[in-house]
Formats: sequence, C-alpha cells, structure tokens
Amino acid sequence: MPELAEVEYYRKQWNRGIDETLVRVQLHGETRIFRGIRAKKLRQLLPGSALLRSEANGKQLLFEFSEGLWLGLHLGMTGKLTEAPPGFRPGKHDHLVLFSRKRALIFNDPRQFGRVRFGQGSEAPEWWNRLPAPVNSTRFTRAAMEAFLRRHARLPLKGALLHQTGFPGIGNWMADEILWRAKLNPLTRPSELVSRQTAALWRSLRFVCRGALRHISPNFADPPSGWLFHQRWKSGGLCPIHAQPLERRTVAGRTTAWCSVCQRAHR
DNA sequence: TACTCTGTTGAATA
DNA sequence: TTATTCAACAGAGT
Repeated sequence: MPELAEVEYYRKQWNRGIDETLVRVQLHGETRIFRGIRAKKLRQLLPGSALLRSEANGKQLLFEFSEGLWLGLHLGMTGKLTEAPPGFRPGKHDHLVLFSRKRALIFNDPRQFGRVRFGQGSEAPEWWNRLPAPVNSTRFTRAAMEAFLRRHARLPLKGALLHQTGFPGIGNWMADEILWRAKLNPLTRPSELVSRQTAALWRSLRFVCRGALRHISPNFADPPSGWLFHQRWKSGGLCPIHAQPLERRTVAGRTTAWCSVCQRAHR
C-alpha cells in the first residue's frame, strides 16, 4: 500500500525514536530487503549512534543517525514501520529491528519488495540527492509534469502517473483517484489531452496529494467519504457521483478502476 | 489442494 | 528512447 501519505505516516512512527541511542540491531541479512548492501555493517556500525532526523521523498525514506550514518528505506508493496517496547521479539518478517533502551523500531515486510540502503558520510548519500522532486513538493511544477507527459506521449495516463521518475510518490490508488477527479480515462494517451484536460489533471493531482497527506498521514485514517478510494476494490463498487458500477481492468499492468460515465474513453 | 489475486519496481525484451 | 511484460515474494481469498 505505501504511497506518499502512508510513507509519511510510517516515517513518523520511527521518529518516536529520535534522540535515542541504539544499543542493538537485529536483522535478517540474507533476505532480498538487503540486496546490494552489506547487512553485517548495519549490525556493527549502528549501535552507539542515535537517530537524529528523517525525511521522505515520495516513497523513499531517509533516516539520519549520528556518527555520519544514513539509513535509506523503501517500503515496497507490503512494508511497514512500527514501534514496540524494548523487549520486542522479531517475527519472521521483521527484517530490520533497531533497539534503544526505550523501544524497538521495526521494519516489517512479508513480500520483501522493500529495500534497505546504507550510507556513511557527513552529507546525505548521493543517491538520495539525485531523487526527482516528489509530487507534494513545491519543486514539482506543472511545467515539469507537462514535459514528462510530452516525453511519454503514447503511454496511457495510468502508466504515466505510476512512473516514479515523473510522479514520485503516486501509487495505484492515488492514480485512480486523480484520474477519476480529473474525468480522464486511464487509457487516454498524453498526446490526446487538450489544455483544459491537462489543467484538470494538474488540479486533481494537487488536490489528491494534499488530501491524502492531510487525512491519512496523521493517523492512517481513510480519506473522506465521497473519494473513489472507498469504492475502488470492493466488488460492486460504485462511482460516488453516478452510483454507476465501476469498470475494473488491468491498465499499464496494474488493476485500475474507473467510472465509464465520468471518464468516457474519447470524445 | 490448486489456483488466482494483490497497494511496487526494476530488469529484460521489443 | 520509450513501452511492455514479467519476476522477485508471501499470504489471502475462492
């Protein structure tokens, strides 16, 4: 699930451990989560350092520790960050657990599509600084969105919105919500958009990002009723406007729900 | 039991 | 260069 707002929620769970010194690190170093890094180094270097701060960039997370240690996390499809008392016993899918005297910070991910990265130095790791501006930042501009759509003129809108280089932070449910509000069919190609539709896409994108962050990231609450979110997955889901049964099909490789009245294919 | 589905993404292929 | 397909993984649902 973790998209922009859920990632932000999880970041705050680990922030509860800010200013606490780690005493022990427990991890399943052989799992896919740690691909590309030496998991053993985490276990050796992190104890003795303290969590200082954290940052999110779209779906990417960065935790800064004292002693110039940096932990990058991606939650993949089923990753979660939680916090537990210090006596916590890691279970099968608790692949990385950081213990301070007061608590355990847990990275749990059954499907292991998530990822842990590690860096050392006085500055944030280079891969972090190279990330594109996430959709909720002021650096993400309408001009940048339009340039990306021009570059991917034949990719269905649904696929474009899921592209993390073009729309960092958007995931499957947000993409459907955005297209529904903009009254755009997920199969529409960017090259077919008239300027009124591009404007609608931009407005809808901003609205859904702001709303998701406001409603979901504080407590993991659902967005307000009236959002497509509540209808997307249930069989017999209805368009919140027309009470029309939603279409449900794979578009650009992902399950997609839309209203055939609001989001007519072509004009 | 067997088979299908899933909120991500990146590698391989076209 | 851009678009599509598929695999990585585990568990839930039918």
